[in-house]
Amino acid sequence: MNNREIAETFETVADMLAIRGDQIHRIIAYRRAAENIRELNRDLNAIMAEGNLTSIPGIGATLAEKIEEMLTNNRLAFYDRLAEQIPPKLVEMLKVEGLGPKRVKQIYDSLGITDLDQLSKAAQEGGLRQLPGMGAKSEARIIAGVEALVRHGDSRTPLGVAWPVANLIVEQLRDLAGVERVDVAGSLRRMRESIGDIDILVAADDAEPIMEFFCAMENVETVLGRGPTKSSVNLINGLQVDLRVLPAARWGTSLSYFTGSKSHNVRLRELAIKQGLSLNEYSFTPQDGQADILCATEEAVYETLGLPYIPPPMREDKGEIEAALKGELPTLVQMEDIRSDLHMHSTWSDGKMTIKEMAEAASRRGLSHIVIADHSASLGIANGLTIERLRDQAAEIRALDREFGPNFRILHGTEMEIRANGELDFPDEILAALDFVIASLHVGLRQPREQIMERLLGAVNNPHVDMIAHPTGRLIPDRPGADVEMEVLIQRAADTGTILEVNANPQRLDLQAKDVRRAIEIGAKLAINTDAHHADHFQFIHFGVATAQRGWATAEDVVNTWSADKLMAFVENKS
DNA sequence: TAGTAGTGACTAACATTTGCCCACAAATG
Repeated sequence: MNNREIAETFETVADMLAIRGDQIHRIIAYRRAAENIRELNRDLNAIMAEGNLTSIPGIGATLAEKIEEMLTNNRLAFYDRLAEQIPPKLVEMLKVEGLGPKRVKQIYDSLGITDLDQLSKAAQEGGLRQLPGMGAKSEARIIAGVEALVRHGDSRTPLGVAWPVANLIVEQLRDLAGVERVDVAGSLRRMRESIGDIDILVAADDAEPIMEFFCAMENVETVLGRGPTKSSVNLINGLQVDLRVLPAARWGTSLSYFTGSKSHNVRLRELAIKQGLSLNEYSFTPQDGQADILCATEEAVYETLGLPYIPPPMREDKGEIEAALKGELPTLVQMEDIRSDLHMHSTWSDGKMTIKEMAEAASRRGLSHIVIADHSASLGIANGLTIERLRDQAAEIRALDREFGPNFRILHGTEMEIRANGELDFPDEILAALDFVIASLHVGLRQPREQIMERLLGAVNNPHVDMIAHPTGRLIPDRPGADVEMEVLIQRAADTGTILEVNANPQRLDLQAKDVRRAIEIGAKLAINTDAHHADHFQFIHFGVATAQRGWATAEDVVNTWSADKLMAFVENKS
């Protein structure tokens, strides 16, 4: 079994334990283990070989033994035993909106129902209302819940899809009378690569008309709930949107609460308790009966806890609280720090605009230099450049560069194919003439790990290759990406001075945040690029910056914050 | 179950809203 399968097994075990009614801490332990394994940059086999499994956070002797069992036997006896009591299919039922572990257990124990089909049928026949606490309305909810699950699945929505939907709603709410502030919260504000639902927070004294408008928006399919401060709806496209309305004087505590993450919130509330305060979305409440402390800003919330402000992309309880307590929070790279885009295409290959049009658009956005990096010959589908066309392109770029003057530089690069057999598309003497050489994988992504790594490391080890673009080649949510041994790639990139890209296209976000963080720890340099095929794509940059921020990147870590001269000096140094 | 303290025992995840049935489960971050 691989890392992903082992994490999934632990996750299922946690769900099964929850249905069985086990102690909450045991369940949490399995969930934590699953999450930490998902975040791992290394293969569990390698860690086991070093005898270091318990060095993974949340893995103690017991779980280490279970991981070892799965790695060697491809199965887990504990899981099999548990499955005799709690059929693993029951876990599917937890995904039905309105069903939790207690109800699932009750339905299984009393009716013997083990899957969604039986559940839906029993609900339709009125067989669930005999259970205590269940009635006709619960049955209807369950029928709708199963239907929604079958129709839309339980998949999360890519950031790039949710972002415009959320902003459209925000714009509409902003125009309503009595609305003082509107903001996106939740995982969307933290800029996770995929989101479960859209959370929107409104500051207003009178919530009622806002709820009224929200639940009646034209793209609302069903209203899941509507109360005085909180409403939830499902949109026609299957996305769930939650709205909370609170007074502006409580904006800081409510935005902090609604932004999360859940585990970050729990940590904040624990810190509050240690200081004799109870923290909720409305205020801090001193336990000794003194007056509530209201926070109009998030800064005030963190200040009350004795912490510096923690930016939303970091709020995942991945060490940011500890760093804040020690005063060691990094200063994250910001949009304003970005001076260049080192990966874009033109009509020379599969881009939709000419080099000049791309350059003009980039210049208008305030960039100081760009790299034109069209595809190379073997990517025929993208009209990749032969050596001859590359030379012709060089002439055009040099002329345009002169035309734009000293304040905006157009550098000549390539996005060179790393072929399936590991060969590079251009020989060294051609690469030597280019300003910036990008190498990337587009074909043979399903090769075994050894082959993928041989190809990637071959490129990294070439002294002319300056950057690896979208290192895994994943596409969210369709394609998982190549089986890259990230630890090895990052280490070699750091050793050779090869830049790793954080591709800002929301379908890619590759490197992903956890790999960004590891790259920074190891000391590899990063570039945030849009991979634009049209000037409209330049706006993707903020997704890339957010991903870098989620990986704790500072301006120092990101070469796009450098001048063209500093960048050129850096790549010339590679050997 | 992990982590810690210390070799067997203890502690550890907060605080709320809503729906639906009549006290609680589920869902939200």
